[in-house]
Amino acid sequence: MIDAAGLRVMKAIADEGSFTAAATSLGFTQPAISQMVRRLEQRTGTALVERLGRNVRLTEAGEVLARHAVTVLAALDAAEEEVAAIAGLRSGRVRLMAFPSSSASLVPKALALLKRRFPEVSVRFSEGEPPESLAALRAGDCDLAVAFAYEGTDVGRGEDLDAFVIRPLMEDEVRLAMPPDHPQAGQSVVNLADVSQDSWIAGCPRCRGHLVSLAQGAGFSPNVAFETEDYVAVLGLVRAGLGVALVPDLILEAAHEDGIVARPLMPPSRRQIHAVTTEDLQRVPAVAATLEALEESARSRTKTLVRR
Amino acid sequence: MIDAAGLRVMKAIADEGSFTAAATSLGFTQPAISQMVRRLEQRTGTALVERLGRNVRLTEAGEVLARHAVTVLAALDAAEEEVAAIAGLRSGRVRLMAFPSSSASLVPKALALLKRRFPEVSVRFSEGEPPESLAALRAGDCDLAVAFAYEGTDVGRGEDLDAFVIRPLMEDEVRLAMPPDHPQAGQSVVNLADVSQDSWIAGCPRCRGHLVSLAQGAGFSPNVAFETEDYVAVLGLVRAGLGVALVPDLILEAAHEDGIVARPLMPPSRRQIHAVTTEDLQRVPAVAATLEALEESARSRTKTLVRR
DNA sequence: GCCGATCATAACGTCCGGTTATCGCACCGC
DNA sequence: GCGGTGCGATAACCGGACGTTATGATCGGC
Repeated sequence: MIDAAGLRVMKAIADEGSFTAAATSLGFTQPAISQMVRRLEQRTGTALVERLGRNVRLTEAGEVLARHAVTVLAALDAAEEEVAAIAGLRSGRVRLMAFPSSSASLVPKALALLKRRFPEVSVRFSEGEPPESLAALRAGDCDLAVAFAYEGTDVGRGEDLDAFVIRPLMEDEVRLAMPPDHPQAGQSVVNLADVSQDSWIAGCPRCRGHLVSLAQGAGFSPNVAFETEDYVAVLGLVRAGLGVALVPDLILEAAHEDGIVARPLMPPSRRQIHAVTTEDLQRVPAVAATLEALEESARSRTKTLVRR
Repeated sequence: MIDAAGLRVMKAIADEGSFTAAATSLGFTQPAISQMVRRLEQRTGTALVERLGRNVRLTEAGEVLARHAVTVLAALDAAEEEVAAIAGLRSGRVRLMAFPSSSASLVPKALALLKRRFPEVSVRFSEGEPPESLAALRAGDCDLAVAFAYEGTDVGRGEDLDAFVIRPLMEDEVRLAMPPDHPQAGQSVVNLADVSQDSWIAGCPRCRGHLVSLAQGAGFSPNVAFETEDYVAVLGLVRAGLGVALVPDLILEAAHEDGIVARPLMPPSRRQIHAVTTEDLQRVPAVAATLEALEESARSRTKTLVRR
């Protein structure tokens, strides 16, 4: 029945003292004010202004509206400013979920970039392997996921991925990690068949799956001596000479490489790293900005890789 | 940019959990909500809802709007309720100004009526002779004036009375007041010429003007021995035998009449009592109600008069 | 695998709320 | 007094916001 525009008009009249002045102060023409007041008067059923000669003055009811206008307009402005801050990246929040090995360098670099550009945007970051992160995305508990897929597979297996927006970030080459005294340590590239008899250290379940699948391609079934989700432990075990392992470049870059030799495979194997979100969340500025920061972080890292 | 309707929609979505439910809760159809949200999203420049399968959930910005909606809508409701109370006579104020002799019975009776009907309406009452009350009305310091005019004259002399709304309330007959032992006390009506030699007690300036004018019509110039604004004093002086006076019925009714004889004049003289307000103020419910109460009070008093 | 529920979209109508143009009128200065 | 100036009211008009109905696309459950 009564709306913010009406209140704004009443307040302008109260402040300016005349319809004409109120009109110019609001950027309207005078008849607009005249009509607005008339509408308000017939809606409320009482006179709101008193025409005294050529001036107008508010009646009691008019004063009431003008008084409340301050409250309402302030609240409206506050709301508007708050969403404008979110839209303008002067505020806002993004919930990011990334798989563990990405948190070593890709994600921190991206978050540093984001923080530098938009210091007020707050990030809630948690780790999670692709299945969990996609589930969180679907459940609305997460805005943006960093996930990976080994070449030839999809990010979410079994998930209907067309509900998501998937942006490729970078490729991560998988290498064979071994102790320096390993027979293959001297080669520049390693053929998997040449290490078919070694003991293996396996990483996360999906990584183990990948290892098995690659080995199968090379005609053997790997002898997995140790299994751990923790890649620092994987490297430690390799360093201690307990076996060899397939380790993505991303991990090697972040960890100590002393006592480890890592060589590309022949044929090469890579995993694709993606940022995943939804159509809607992509339109949330903080999410878009984070996505962009991730892409930049990925690009800059690619250069580093090339330099290596 | 952002208005109450938008906030209402966001709040409904937050409360109901779906567009459809929000629509029915607001009495709209579902597409109306869809479009409203879309408009809001493109105005604010950020996603406000997240479509998850068949349900929707608010984004951070959406939550912000829904949260502020409570404040804004409450303030709007409060404003609306407050003017509705004024319009519905559950609140409000009327500033009444009446000439002194009306405050004896006409006005009190009207105010009692008003109070009985609309106990919450507050009345600010002050006394003032017509010139002042009309000036107050014009200055916006008063909403309703009770004024009088002797027959053949206007309420405001020199005032542009078409700026006002003038409603006749009642006629007030002017009588000659004299002590019981006065030679004319035995007559049922008195001819002014018969008291041309008496000493006169005059009331307010306008009343004195009326006396002079009436006497002039009867061919004499009155010998005014005393002059006072206070009609109680006038009657006292008459009672004490210091002269005769022209006294309106309204006064006689309110004062002690002991020791006084009051007789109609021949030809009769009356003053007209009016309620005066402005076009705008007439549309203020409290003013209209007071006006009506005055009219009823006047009507009931006329009956009393007739009975006398 | 179909069905029901939900949101999106298209096409459309209406009315709100602005505009321009003009009038009426109060005040003011000659 | 009498015209000019400024303000509010009114009329006519117009566009867009914001509803509607009808229909399509999808998700999720039985």
